[in-house]
Amino acid sequence: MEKGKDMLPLTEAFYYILVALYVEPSHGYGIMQEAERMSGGRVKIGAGTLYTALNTLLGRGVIDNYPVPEGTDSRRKMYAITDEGRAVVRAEISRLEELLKSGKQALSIGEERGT
Amino acid sequence: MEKGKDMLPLTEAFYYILVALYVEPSHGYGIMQEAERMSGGRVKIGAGTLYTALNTLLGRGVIDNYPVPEGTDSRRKMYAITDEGRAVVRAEISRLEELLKSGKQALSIGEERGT
DNA sequence: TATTAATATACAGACATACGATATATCGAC
DNA sequence: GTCGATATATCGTATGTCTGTATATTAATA
Repeated sequence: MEKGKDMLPLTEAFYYILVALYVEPSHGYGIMQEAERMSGGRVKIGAGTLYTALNTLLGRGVIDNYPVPEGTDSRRKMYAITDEGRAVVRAEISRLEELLKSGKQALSIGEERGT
Repeated sequence: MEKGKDMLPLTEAFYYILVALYVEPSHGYGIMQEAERMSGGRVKIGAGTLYTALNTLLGRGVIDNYPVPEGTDSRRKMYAITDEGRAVVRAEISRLEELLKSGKQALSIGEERGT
């Protein structure tokens, strides 16, 4: 129980990588682009960050290598999220919701008093 | 414009400190307790983390020293959030909402396909 | 008054991530 | 057959936060 909670909070890079893979297995370059797309262009994961992060995530067992479909660009290496990885994403989403709840409440109280 | 965006994302400690001060000025120990309360006991900001963070935040101009009300425990030093700090909190909340949006969408798509 | 709890602060080391640079290599298009 | 985009990888460095530890002071209370 409570597995993987020890890697929270996730950095933005880790988060978007896992979220991208939650949808479907993909390869490094595709993850990069997907992260940028999902964030509306705000988050650009550079090559150095990405491949280092992928190795870290592999080592922690939250992602796995995934067989490359036949006829695919031979350079590609594909990755898939594991069950543990899915649990980490869900836990992180819970955490984000908690942060947001506190933050929004503070906003509304704070606005009442000062400006 | 776009002020303070360069300190995003905020760490949990920074976030809760700023959120606590968004509600009202407070002192170090009070912030500690408020963060723990807001997070339902999950986030405990240690002394080392707290005072280091307060200094960092002071240096960045997102919080300020605040006059201690008369008759208050003389040890206390109080802190208040600045306008810039408020802007940072709002920007961070927007960022969190964006993350959450991507994450939740991925969850629903991801569940449709695999388990 | 002795003791404990509350409060405040500083510092050093551990640790991790981000980033830029660099190096290869393959693919597709022209 | 050259060129630009795609694709993977590593290395070193910069940066920053967390944690633990140590130290003090004040307030409360026994």
